[in-house]
This record gives sequence, C-alpha cells and structure tokens, in this order.
Amino acid sequence: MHWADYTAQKLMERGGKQVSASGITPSGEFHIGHLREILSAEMIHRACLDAGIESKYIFIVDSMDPLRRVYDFLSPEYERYIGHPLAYIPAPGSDGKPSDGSATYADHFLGPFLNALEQIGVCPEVVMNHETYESGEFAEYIDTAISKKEEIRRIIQEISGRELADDWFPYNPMGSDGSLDGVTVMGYEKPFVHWIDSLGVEGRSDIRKGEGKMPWRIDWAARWAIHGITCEPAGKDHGAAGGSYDTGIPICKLLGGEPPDKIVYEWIQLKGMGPMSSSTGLTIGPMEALSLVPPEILRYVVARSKINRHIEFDTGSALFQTADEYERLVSNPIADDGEMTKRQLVAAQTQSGAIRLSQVEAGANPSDSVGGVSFRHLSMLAQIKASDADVWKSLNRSGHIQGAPRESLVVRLARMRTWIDGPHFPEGAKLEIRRELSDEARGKLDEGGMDFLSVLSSLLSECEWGDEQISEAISNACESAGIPRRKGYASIYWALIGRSFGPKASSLLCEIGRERILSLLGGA
RNA sequence: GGGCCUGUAGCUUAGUCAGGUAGAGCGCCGGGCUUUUAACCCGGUGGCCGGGGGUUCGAAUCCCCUCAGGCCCGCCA
Repeated sequence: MHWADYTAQKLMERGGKQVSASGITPSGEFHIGHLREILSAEMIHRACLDAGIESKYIFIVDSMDPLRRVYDFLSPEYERYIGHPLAYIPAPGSDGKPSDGSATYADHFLGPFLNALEQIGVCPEVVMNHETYESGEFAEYIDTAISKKEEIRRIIQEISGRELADDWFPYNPMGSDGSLDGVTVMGYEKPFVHWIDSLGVEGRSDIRKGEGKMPWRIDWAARWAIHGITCEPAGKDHGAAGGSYDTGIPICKLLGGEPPDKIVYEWIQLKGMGPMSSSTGLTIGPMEALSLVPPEILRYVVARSKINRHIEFDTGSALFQTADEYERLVSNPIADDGEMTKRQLVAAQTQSGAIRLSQVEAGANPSDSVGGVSFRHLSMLAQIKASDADVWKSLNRSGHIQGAPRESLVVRLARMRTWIDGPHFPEGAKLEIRRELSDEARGKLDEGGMDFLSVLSSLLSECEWGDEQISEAISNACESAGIPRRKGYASIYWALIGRSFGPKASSLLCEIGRERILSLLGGA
C-alpha cells in the first residue's frame, strides 16, 4: 500500500474530519525540498479524499517568523530588519536592497511558489500565520501558555534537554522598533504583556493582535489546536528525538488540543551535493524544476519514494529513467492475474497508488498525462526539429496525435526545449549529427556494415525523399548487403550519431536532408 | 556526547511493522520483429540480503554487537 493511503487509513481510525497541513518559513527563495513538505501532506490529503474521508489541506506560511540574519542575496541594509517578522518588512529588489514596501518580504517569496504549486495541482488553503495572530485566534492559547508557563518550561527542558533561561517567557512581544529580539517581559495582565526593549523603551503588547508571537515550539503546538490539524508531516529536523515534534505533542495537549501523530519525512538532496538550504544558495527552485520537468513527473519523484527515504533529485539522465518508469506504469499497469504472491500484490498496489497520486488533477486518467507522446520521443523531436510546427507535423505523420496538439503537449515541448538548451540536459541524450564518417564509426563497422552504407547511399541518392521511401531503402540495402536489419540500423546510428542505437532512423534521415546524408555516407 | 535513517543483482529498489523457497525495473547478453517511438516480444546473465553472534523447525525480517554512508540535536523542509 502506498504510504499516503496507509496514513489515510490510520487517520480514518482516528476518525472525524481530517486537516492536513504544511508550514514553511518564507525566508528566501523556495526550493525543490519545500515541494516534499507540501506534497507529503497534500498526497495524504488526497488519499483521505480517495478513501471517502472528509479532508482539507492548509498551507501555513510562517510570516510571523523574524528575519534571522542578512542572507547572501540581501543587501547590508537588511541589518536593521533582523528580528522583525517577515510579514512586516519590505521585499528585496533585484539588487537585494529593500524595495518601496509595496510588497512584503513574505509575499515576495511566496507568490512564485504558490504559482508553481498551482502548476503541480496543489491548491492549498493558504494561512498567513501573522494574520492568525492579528485576528486574535492565538490569544486564548497565549493566555493558557502564560498561565501554564512552568509546565511548558518543564516539557521543553525534559524532552529537548535544553536549558531555558530564567527570564524565559512563552510569548515574545514586539519592541518599539518592531523587532522581536531583545525584548524583556516585565509582566502580564491579560490581555497585555508588558515589556522593555533593547532601546530601554517600555510598552505593552496586546496578545489579541499581531504585537508579538510565541516561540516556535509553542506556536506550532497552538496552531495544531487552532486549525484542528490532524496530520502534518515534518522534516526530519523537527522529527529528531527531543525535537519540536516531540515537545509539540504534550504542549498541544496542555493547551487543550488534540495533536496529530508524528510523521517525519526525509529530505531531498541534489545529486552529489548534500542537503539544500535557502541560505547557502545551493538550490534548484520549484520554478526552475518546473521549467524542465512535466509536473506529473515531479509529483511522481515524491510519490514513488517511501516517505522516510532520501530523494536524490537529478535533472540529468535520471529524469529520462523516471519518466520512462512513469510512462511504463501508466501504459502497462501491473494487473492482478490471480497468481501474484502477496508481496507482488503489495508492490503493484503501491505503484498504482504512486501513479494515482502523481496526477496533477486528482482523479484524472493517467494516460491523459502522457498525451500519447513519450518523454524520450519528444526529446528527440525537439532536438532534430527546429520549429514547433515541424514537431506537430511529425507527430501527426507518425500517428501520435491527430490535428493540433493539446495545450499540455505544447507546454511539455516548451519545457523540453528549456531542458535541452540548459545546463542540466545529459550529454548522453544529446543528438550530435555527424558531418562525416568518424574513425570511431569505421572501427565499429565491419565489411558488411560498410557495404550496407554504400548501397544505402546509392539507393538514397535516387529515391523520393520521404519517410517511407527511406525506410524501404534501408530494408533493401540490408538485403542487398546480406546483413540482418538490426545490424543495418546499428550501422546507420554509428555513422550518424556515434552510437549503436537512436531514434527512428527513417525520420532522422528524412529530417536531416538528402544532401547532408549523402555527403556523410559518401565516405563509406 | 545524544538520537534518527539507510545498507538487498552492475544501477534504482520491493519485501522488514504481522519470520515461511529473495521479487521487480533499468542495464547487459542472445534471439525475434520485411516501418526502431532510444519502442515492442521471447529467453538468458546476475544476490553468502554490509559483517558477526543469538532466538527459532525456519531469519533480509526479531534480539544483541559491529562496520559503512547520510542526517538531526539555535533557525532551516
């Protein structure tokens, strides 16, 4: 069974309406790793719906979190905003300097990410955490947390092994300059927390407004209660023993909530580069990934892996393999012929679950996502056909599509071209049409092969220049040279692209043109 | 120091929770296919399940030890 379906089943036992959630701090560019946070929760949500369980999915943006430091992409002017909630500071411009403030820092990074999410079929209910503070929804939990301060302190100290300072307080008020840092709590008189900030200014924060926030470990536990969250997969950083998941559960109960069960997912790593981090700039953005990879394949990358396994994200040749695997499973779903062992059955169910959850539109027929054209075939066409119109013409001629291409295919081709032209496209998949017979090719061809090419050359010089005629010429040349067809094709590929195999030979030759082919084969 | 995850065929991995003859895909090799979509079909190759010990009639699976890789423990998915 797929992990999302398994989790849905567990949630069904818990009963009631399910609320899956994700939470991300918009401190910088979002990256591909954040997609796992999102998709882990969203797939469980979908699995719940598929199982007939009432469910919703919310994405909580940690917009109340303060700016921790001046990241590399920020100008030094951001120094003065350290400690300020991301929702209340201006977005950086392209030069890294604070812009005019028409967009907030949080919104600036969130916007493109939500756009990318839409493309992969994720439409969450977005909750800006600072608005939850502003609306007063946190107030009663803040009040409870303050009155149970010592119990919470004990939970955090015992479970995390961390020593909390004597003046620790479960609410960080915002000082006179708008910073959450360096503000000392002087007292509490519901609904006001009295404080003195680092400038020596005294003031008070109304817990019913966005005038401060709870520390992360309590904030998280409180929001579980506020939103009725029943499921929130968390990154392994939160999942470590004594981490915020472990303290969140008892704190949530203390605040009167019913916490979700602990679910931890592993991180996505870039092939050979270790974990990603927004702050080191070692990232592939979801937008960048989506400019290359079809969205259902991106979903499949997450869906096919068990939740507790690393994912090595590779935009090179592994992408072909993943796409192949996806397409194979879509076109040849493993059917239960009644003779499967229990294990094979489990594997088949898991795979079909992964395909189901990879669809951009929930419940869509997976065959539609492939659109009749394989990823590999499209990569070939995109390389040998300069114009899109020629690609569509070719696909019509080969019977892949009828008439105009559908929109999703147009987008796929555009993505394919971006990939091919970019730095991630694997060398091994590049088609380099040779101008003359290389020594390497000569080395690979024996007498029969050379004879074949020479016969082919003369046949091609006379025949009509079309796919079928070329195909026929190849057949005839094979017979004439007395070699198997397989060998004939291999000879063509050696001569043409320096490999023993390749895309359909006749259309390749047809596209390249008679003159160039004859000059290439002339040396045979 | 504390803890988590992983180690199964050349590669990616399923199977570990509920012990019962090690499965799959890719690759590779051979054959087939008188249009090769890098396709498809048939056959084949390939594993002391990281190592050692224990429990058991029986262990990839449970227990103990050990080695290796990755990661978490202020914030980070």
